[in-house]
Amino acid sequence: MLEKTYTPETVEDRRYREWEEGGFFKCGQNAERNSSDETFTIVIPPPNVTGSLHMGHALNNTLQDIMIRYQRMRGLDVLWQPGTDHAGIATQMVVERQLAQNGEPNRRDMGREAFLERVWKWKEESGGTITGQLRRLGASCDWSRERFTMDEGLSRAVLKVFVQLYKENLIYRDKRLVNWDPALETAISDLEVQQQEIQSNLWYFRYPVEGEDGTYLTVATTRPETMLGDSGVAVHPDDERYKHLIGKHCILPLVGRRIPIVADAYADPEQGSGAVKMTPAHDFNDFEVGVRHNLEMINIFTTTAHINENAPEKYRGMDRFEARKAIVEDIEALGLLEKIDDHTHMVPYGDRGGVPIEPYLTDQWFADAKTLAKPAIESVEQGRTKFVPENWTKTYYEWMRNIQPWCISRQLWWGHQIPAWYGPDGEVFVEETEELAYAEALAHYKDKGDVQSVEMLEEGRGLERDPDVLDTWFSSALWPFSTLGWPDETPEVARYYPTSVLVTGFDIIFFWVARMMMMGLHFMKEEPFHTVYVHALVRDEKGAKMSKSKGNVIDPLDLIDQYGADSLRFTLTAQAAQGRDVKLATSRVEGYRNFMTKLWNAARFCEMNECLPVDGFDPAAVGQTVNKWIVGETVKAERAVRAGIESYRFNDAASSAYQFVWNVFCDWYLEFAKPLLTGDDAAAQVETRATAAWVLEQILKLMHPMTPFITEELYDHLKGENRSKPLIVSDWPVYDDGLIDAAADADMNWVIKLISEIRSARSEANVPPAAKMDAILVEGGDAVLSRAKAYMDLLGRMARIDGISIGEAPKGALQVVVDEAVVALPLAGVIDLDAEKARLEKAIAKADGEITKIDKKLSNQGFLAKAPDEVVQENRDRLAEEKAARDKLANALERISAAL
RNA sequence: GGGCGCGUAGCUCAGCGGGAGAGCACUGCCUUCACACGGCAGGGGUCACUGGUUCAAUCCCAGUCGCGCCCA
Repeated sequence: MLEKTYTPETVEDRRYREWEEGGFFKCGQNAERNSSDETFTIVIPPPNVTGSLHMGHALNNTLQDIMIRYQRMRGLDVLWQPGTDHAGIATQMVVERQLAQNGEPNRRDMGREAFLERVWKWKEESGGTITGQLRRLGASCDWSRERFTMDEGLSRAVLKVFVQLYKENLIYRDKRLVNWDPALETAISDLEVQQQEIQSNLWYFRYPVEGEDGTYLTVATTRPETMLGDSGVAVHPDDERYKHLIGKHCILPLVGRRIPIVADAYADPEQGSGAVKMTPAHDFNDFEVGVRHNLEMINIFTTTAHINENAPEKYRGMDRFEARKAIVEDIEALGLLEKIDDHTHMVPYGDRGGVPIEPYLTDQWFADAKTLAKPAIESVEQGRTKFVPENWTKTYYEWMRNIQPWCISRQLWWGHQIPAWYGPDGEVFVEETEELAYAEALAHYKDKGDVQSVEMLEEGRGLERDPDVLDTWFSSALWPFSTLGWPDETPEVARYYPTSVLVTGFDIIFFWVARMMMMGLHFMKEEPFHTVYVHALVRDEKGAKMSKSKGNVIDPLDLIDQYGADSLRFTLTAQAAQGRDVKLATSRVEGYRNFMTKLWNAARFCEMNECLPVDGFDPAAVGQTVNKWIVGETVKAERAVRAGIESYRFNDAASSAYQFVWNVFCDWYLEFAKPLLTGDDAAAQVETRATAAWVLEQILKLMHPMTPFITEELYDHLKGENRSKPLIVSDWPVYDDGLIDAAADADMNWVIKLISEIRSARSEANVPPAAKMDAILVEGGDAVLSRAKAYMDLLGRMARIDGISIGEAPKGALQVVVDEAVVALPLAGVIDLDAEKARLEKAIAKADGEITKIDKKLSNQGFLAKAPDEVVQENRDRLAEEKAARDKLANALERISAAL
């Protein structure tokens, strides 16, 4: 016997273990059921190995799991490929912090090799907590295939890709400005840079013009310290104020350098003074101007953003903010500070290091993203990969068409070390192994006749590997095929690539989608996925982004503890409407927890009434109208849920299931079934038990992808001893359209309407709920009478009437109108006549309103001429109905008034 | 500045050319033999505003106002 409420904590771990240990998550296990040899594959967007489950993951993985479970039940060979990425910066930071806390030697003191050992140790002990958390969510990933971007196989894929792209000239080394994080001392991606609005100042400095005593050019800057690296001043070519100075020079104060005044449209006459100091080595825009005008690139910072030896001695060693202060003071002392304005502007911050990033001129490795992006753009243009919702294609195009060279090197230790070796003269050799690089180098220097280098190499010296590692996203870009075993020609690559759909939040379209598209197309010659489903962000209930600093983070694991994984999953699913963010309120989760309890109790009711599945039960063969009706409703519900899942309208799937379970099955069918289940008609009882069990079983199937735990638990109870296989691998139902019986529908809808009307009238007229009476059919005649008599059990139980016969409405009776029928309930003395009169008047007013509206429509010639026939007919029918109802209500009102 | 999106019941949101919906909250009644995490009934909306297209607009188009987010 089921308990009164569902307790997720006693079910979830146990069920999950059964699934996983039973091998039901494994790809290929479904193959014998699968006649069409169709596969369905999703690669998980690999979470960060240092990460833990947040709401975004919960939504993302719930939706993936719904598709995976649905397709698995449909009998497809399903692969949900899980794993994590090595998160270069984040992981290195975690371990460094740990070392500091333990008072152990820092990274540099312990050396690269020892440090990497520590990182691996950390990974084995504490990495990947998120995979355990995904299990708690119910994610049915094939854990036997779990991968990590630093795995041997995936690392091999990285090496191969790097070397091949290098040899195809799609990877190259270059000295360019990159986003430099001075806290972490590494280049970072422009996607890892967050712009923050900062209230600061605009400083106006006067730069003396060479050879013209007393003439100054005023420049405005937000970063005074960079003036130490100035190598020019730009003015707009059409700016009348400065035209005469173009071609002349300024003498850079404090430094004494002679710097040219150049004309460039980049200088905006409206901004600041209209003249802009140029620091090409420390600003992206200045860099461009510098290239155009051949300005010197003077790097004034160390890797930690302290002033270096390229600046006057006084400032060397100062940190950038100290230097700013000193320079402003010194400029002022020279009388060259014109003014300081308040100024709010955007300052780039590194999202990991948390300090402002520096545009910094260094040697880095770059991928030719522009070339790689071309086919990736075409794939979407030509519809081979499509975005859902479709409008994300715009974002994708926007970014891909303006893509910049991708800086792929990082000055870190944790990651895939770049397979490039430098010879004694700095010549670079890129190969998958040191041996190959060595051979290549030897051949090169022999060929060149460089005896000294050949000698060094032969002694095992002179070849040094590039110390840098690759951007984590370089390896994640290969994820859809590297996880399947590529570069080996594995059966998995052949079978599961390309994957079916990628599920992701829009915030990582650039990180994920774009890069996987580029790499997938280049190396596999085929898109990595046909569909990209972009879901929303999860926000707090007020719509603010969840963040630790705001303190509005809701931990999905807390919600799972409190309400169960299914409640959380269903909440997220029900709110996953396309194109709108999910605003999560716990009251919502609580509401869906109540829904889980409702389902539980429906099953409990079935259990108590011995509703057990009957082998060979044929839903087409039921005889009772209520059973015919619920079978048809089940078919409709399956259609709605299926359509929702298949069209990525998960909220529709959830609400269809919700409505069917609660508002159809529980509210009506189970109530209708009660007299049959407890009555003396043995045949009807047997049929109803079987039907109820069948419908419940269908419900468990339809809901399983969304709420796997409770459905599996109930399925187990329902099946009892005869259970052959668990719900997770049961067959998704396929129904015959013929199961929808129009006559049964019409009858049951009429019964529902009549019961609702009677209940409503009784309630509004303050009839005591317990009062029962005979009903009198005032209008409607024999046809209605026999229909009502056929369902007397239901009417009796749910509308509380004893019987029905044709007659006159007694004085002061309650009267309800349903279609052609007027039913009177003789309750003189019990009912509140004024309330009843008011009720009828209200109903008449409502009908009048409708009649006026429809009348207006039907008297419009344009409508009659141009609207589709069925719409016109529908309105005519409705008008007739409303008029008939209005007349009946008016009669009823007259009778009540007479009784007053 | 460019792009995307949103303004529908007190709150959170579906619906998106032909009868205004859900959940929560609220009110009244009901401890009825599945469920009070429940049942029954009910109140509550010029679908932001202004124009346009259409026989018909919450829905399509344009503009206005307000609010988000992304990119510069």
